[in-house]
Amino acid sequence: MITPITTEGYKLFLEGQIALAEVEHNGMCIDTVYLDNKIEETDKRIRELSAGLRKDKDCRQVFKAWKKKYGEKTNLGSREQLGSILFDVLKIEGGSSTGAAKARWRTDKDALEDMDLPFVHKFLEVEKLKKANTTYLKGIRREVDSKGFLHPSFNLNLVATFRSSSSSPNTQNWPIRDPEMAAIIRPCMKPRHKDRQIGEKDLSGAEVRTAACYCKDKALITYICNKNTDMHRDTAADAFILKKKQVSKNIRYVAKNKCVFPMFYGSWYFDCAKNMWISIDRMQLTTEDGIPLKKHLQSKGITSLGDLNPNTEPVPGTFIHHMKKVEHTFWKVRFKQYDQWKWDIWNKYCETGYIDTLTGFRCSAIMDRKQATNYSIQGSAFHLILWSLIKIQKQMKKYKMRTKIIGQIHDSLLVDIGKNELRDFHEISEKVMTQDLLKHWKWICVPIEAELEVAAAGKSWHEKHKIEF
DNA sequence: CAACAAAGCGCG
DNA sequence: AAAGCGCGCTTTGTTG
Repeated sequence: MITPITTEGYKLFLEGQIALAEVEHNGMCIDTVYLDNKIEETDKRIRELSAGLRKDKDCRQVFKAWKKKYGEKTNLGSREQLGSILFDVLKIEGGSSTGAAKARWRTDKDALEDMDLPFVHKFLEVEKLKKANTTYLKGIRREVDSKGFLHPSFNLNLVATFRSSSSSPNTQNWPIRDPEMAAIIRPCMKPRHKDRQIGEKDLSGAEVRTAACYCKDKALITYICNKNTDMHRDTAADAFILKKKQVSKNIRYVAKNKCVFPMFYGSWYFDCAKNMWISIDRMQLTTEDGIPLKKHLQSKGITSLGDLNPNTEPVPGTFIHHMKKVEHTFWKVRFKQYDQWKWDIWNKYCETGYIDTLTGFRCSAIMDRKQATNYSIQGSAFHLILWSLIKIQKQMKKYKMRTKIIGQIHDSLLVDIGKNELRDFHEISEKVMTQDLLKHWKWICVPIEAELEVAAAGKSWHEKHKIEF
């Protein structure tokens, strides 16, 4: 149960609800011709690739085994069947089981993609296209109204942390990380006129900055304020025993996404170590001076990942053992105030049974430790963008602008920018997000920065790129 | 047949 | 002692 406890909280959600209703009403313009063509094209590709699973030379052996076991019931879309074929019939090593009561083999992408079996890679490609086709292309097409517009619901009073969500369709999870997927889906969203532009304005590092406002950790604040510092680079240097200069772009990326953020959200050295170790091979990481990362680690005495049983004590010379020390440095030395804040808020929750947010809400649900330390940060970070949305929308109305806010994605706003209004939108949104926000909420103790991406006039969301003024 | 759980995958 | 937070949507497989 989460509810506003201050006038400010009530007001934010009252006005937010009205502002989002207008966003829904504005709607997103969809290129249905593109969509229909792409659906047909993707249907065809899926048919061809699926046929390949049955007929290609390098797939025959697996398909034969499948047919033998399941006969008429053969379904190449069934992951339960796939798991049984791979790990029961073909006896491939390294399978792991799901945790449910009725356990089966894990067959997610992570468990499959390192396997040296053409069938598996083609299977994953088919599944990816199916996802693109059913959830996105067809799912979006189904919701387009008679005028070619999408009006997703932006739900405010639904999410446990008082974030928003989007449904019918969900427009907050359109593919972007995988370039192939992004190129299939995102071109369908266009501005509503050839002279207008799609834009996306986002708050940089919204959750990390919000976390800093809660815990007031000196090191974290310095990392945010001082452009010469970089916590992902420094953590990468610790984790892989490198000099800062040796941290390459990809090594930093792995430290950020497999170590720093997971640890902030409550992960631990064991899982971080495993995921980082996998990434070294998958991304073929090399140091900035060109040494393969595994080789570098060997020269520092780390020769293997270590025992995969989390209950055994890590052995010196393993990466897991090393990461245990890195985790200790991370929480007890580098971010010790953040760590202390996590314990403080958890203890307070245990005493009182609730968590209050800086934005005026109280959460009195049953939470575990990770939830208690994450909810207020996630919710408040969203409230930064919600407050900005309300203000920007009001100002654009005041100036009788034709730019419309058409969507909202946790820390960003999606806009359909009117002809010759790009600069005005930039100036209004920039002032609201980086100045007015700080005047409204005195607890914001770090600078807030925002970024604008736009596509050229008439071009789709897929064409967006960063723009500076 | 509908309703449900589990697994999986997309995003911040 | 526990072991990454929050969502929505789709399919498969089970249950009654």
